[in-house]
Amino acid sequence: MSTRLTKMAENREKLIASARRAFAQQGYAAASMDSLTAEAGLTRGALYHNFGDKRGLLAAVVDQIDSEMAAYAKSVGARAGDTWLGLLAEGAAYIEKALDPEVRRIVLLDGPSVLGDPSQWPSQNKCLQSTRNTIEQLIKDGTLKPVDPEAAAMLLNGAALNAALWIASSANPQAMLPKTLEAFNLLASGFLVKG
Amino acid sequence: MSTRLTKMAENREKLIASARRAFAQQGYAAASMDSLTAEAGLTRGALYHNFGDKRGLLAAVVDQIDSEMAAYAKSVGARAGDTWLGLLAEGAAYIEKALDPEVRRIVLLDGPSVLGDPSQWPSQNKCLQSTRNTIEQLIKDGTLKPVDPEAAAMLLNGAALNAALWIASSANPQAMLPKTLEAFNLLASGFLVKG
DNA sequence: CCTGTCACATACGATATGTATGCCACTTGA
DNA sequence: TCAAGTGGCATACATATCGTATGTGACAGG
Repeated sequence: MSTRLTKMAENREKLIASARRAFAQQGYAAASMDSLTAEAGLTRGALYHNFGDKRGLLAAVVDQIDSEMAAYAKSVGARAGDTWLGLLAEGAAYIEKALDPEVRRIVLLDGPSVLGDPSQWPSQNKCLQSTRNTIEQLIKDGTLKPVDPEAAAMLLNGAALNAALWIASSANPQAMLPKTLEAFNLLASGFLVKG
Repeated sequence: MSTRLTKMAENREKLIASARRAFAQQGYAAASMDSLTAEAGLTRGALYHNFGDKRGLLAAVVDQIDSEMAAYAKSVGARAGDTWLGLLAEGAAYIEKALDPEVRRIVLLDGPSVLGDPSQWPSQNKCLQSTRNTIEQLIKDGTLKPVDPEAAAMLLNGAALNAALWIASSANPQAMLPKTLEAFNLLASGFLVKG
């Protein structure tokens, strides 16, 4: 086994893990790269060599978190037999996952500011494509009205992520979650052929 | 007339205007306060005296832009005789206004990162309250299903603002706008008692 | 006319990012 | 096995920005 490459991969993982903690707790701007790397037992030299700059590091962290969210949402959606219910379940899963402070801070707040519009990220784009495919299938089924699949997927995803931000900063998140999910399902049902 | 206070107000406006340009063109993080204030014919001394810190300046800028958006949306909504159509028109107005690069960069991207969840901002809160009132009225009318008004208002606003980001970064914004508006209206109609 | 206050300017210190350079371990080829 | 070279990472430096602490000049009030 090539010791060289595996050690590099390990260091990359260490840096990403350390950055994930730091970005979540202090925010992207306030997180110091010296502290980051020191906590990982490395220096900024390793960081710049692996990720180019601070933005690159954030991109790697966002990609990791986003992939985890997408995988979870997909698994939840697949568990619901019905395709339409699966779409709703995916939305609900996204909302619940985004209630994690780490996700909110890194993916929803700092991510767009530093990396630009989320719909252009590779990870989110993958998720949007998946939702889009589901919607296209439901339109062919005759379940949904002939709406633009891309726009519909984007609206659902955007509403879900935004909802998580709102719930988390509300006075009583536990109470708001079910109400919000109900409203979200109602909203999505606007695409249905028959209410 | 008190020359003292009016001059201070003028300087505040000059700084906000200068910051608005700088934040829009370079982003919040990259915008230098020295350049900002120099362009306004002042120094950072004035800035810190008036706004406390860089965040305070951004808050003032965001509040100004947000107020302009809310006023425009409200006027558009009022012009539509029907309350329900007014709600849709307000949403459309928000989407269109958010297509302005200045709004996107400052309010949608940097704002949340620096100031936190938008639904907690005084300006956005005002807008949410307005939408919430409209929705409550429509529920009493029997036009809308008995959904939680706060959650519904938040979902509509979030979807609209997110849609603007998406449209702007799409390959052909002019073509995406009508499709998105159609999908948005369909989505909102999920709250209607009868489709 | 004199004095005090206040809005703003100036000077300073701390800290963070990005780059350029150097070093050492590991890989590679004979 | 050994020697040369590559490259991953550490170190040192230059630059720039924020926030604070202090100074100053003009306007307001008596």
